[in-house]
Amino acid sequence: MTAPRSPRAGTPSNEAARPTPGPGSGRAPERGIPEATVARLPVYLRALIGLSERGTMTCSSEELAAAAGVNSAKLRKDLSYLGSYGTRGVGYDVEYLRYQIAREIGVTQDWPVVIVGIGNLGHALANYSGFSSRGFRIVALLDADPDRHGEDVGGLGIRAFDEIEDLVENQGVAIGVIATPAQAAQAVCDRLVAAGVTSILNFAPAVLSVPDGVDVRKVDLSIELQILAYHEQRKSLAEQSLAAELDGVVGA
Amino acid sequence: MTAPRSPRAGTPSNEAARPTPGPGSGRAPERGIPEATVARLPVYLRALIGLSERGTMTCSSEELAAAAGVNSAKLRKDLSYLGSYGTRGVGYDVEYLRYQIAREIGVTQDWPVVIVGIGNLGHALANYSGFSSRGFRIVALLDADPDRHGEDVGGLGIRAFDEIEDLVENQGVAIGVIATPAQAAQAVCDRLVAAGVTSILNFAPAVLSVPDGVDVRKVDLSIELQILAYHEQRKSLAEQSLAAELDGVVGA
DNA sequence: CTCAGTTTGTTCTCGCGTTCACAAACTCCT
DNA sequence: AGGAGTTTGTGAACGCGAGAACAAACTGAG
Repeated sequence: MTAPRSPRAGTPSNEAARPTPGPGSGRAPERGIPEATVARLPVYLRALIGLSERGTMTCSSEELAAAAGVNSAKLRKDLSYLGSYGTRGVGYDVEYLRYQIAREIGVTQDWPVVIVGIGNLGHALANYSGFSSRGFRIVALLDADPDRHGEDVGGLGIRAFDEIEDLVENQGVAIGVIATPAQAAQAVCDRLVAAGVTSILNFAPAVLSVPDGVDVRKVDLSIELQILAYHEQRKSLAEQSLAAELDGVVGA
Repeated sequence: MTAPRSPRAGTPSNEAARPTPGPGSGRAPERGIPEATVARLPVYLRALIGLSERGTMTCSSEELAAAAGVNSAKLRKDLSYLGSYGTRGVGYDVEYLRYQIAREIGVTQDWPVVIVGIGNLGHALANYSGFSSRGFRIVALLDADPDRHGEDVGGLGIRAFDEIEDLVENQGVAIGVIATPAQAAQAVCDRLVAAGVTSILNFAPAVLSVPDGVDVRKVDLSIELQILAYHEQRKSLAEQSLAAELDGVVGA
């Protein structure tokens, strides 16, 4: 009772306004969705879009789970956080569930996005069709290098980083993508936050520190490879030690 | 009972051979490192490299934790899985710890890597310096499109996907990166696995199914954005409902 | 040598996430 | 209408990871 734990030290008195259902208002059950579930909802959404394009009208939790690559029990529990959108004995209506998940995630509306740092990766991101097709619209490409201003990348011109304040103000940009070198990342981040950006996707190999209320997600290509390398090394070590063990048995 | 579906159906009797220390051989304590820790080791490694380049000889868990963006207790616990590489009352020797972590991850040796699918993203990956500088060497760029074979990207020529078997055989490639369109991903994956690749980094927005013993890690740009969008939506909803609540109080 | 100060390594507790198992609810056939 | 067969939604158990707190061990001064 009385929730002693405070993961996000916000306004002390209003802190319960977000996570707890509130005593009086019994509106929607969509209050607190676990982070692990939130991370999987986009996967389910993509699987549903795939089923939809293939003309499937209805699917069971088993089918959808297989398409999303997860356990069916986990899928059902995840969906139960959104509400009861299935029919027992039947399954889920693909279009209906697709809409509900899209609405829950927030991709029924269009999110304007800026990309900062148009190097190799920035180029690729600017041309990536997966963004625009899923509720995100790249409204500007920004770079610190004046020589590149005006250059056309995927139909958009590269503009000066100084325009960020204007973009937040007039285009309603709330999400920024950082694809700069690591040294520049924190400065760019600070400037984005100061301009009013409250969600950041960081591709630079640097740890960003941001004030409360700003979300940062990090995508690090080399870290992913290193994790694979660890497991790969363990595989070969396991083989070796297995062989050594056999040798030992033979030799003894 | 009798396990209808097996997420990792290994050899039932030998399944304990990997995680448990083994009765006879009491060599190193480096047997089972938790996944969450493995995912953070590269972050620590990068932080240590940063400290090293800045000329720092020794650091405390507090300093290193700050540089890596984690809790110092968590850092110490993570490092304790590798062994006791610090000195109480003093801290950690930067170079020594750096080497130990690199060795544990497996990046003291060079891992040959192939990239399949040289589109926008493949281009960016081929030119990404973060790979080569951290124990990974891109040995080949493969693409299904014959028109692009021979084209130079970042010092390497694009080659036919058919060469994959040869690369695994003669160059010892064990890690593959998939940067193809989603439709092609599973077929490419199957071919990689058949050729002997046992670790895959997948950038295609598709769920890959692989046999046991093959590791897959997925990097999905649009999913990361969708997770941000969810939180962004909740922020604006929280503001709205807060405003509405205030209005209600004023109106009542 | 002893004692105060510092920092690591580890133990313990708590909460989250995953999974199992089953009741509730729906369809279809007789 | 009733019962068998399906499939969802959820309660409960379990294991993993995070964080706090503390004992062990090292340094340096007197």
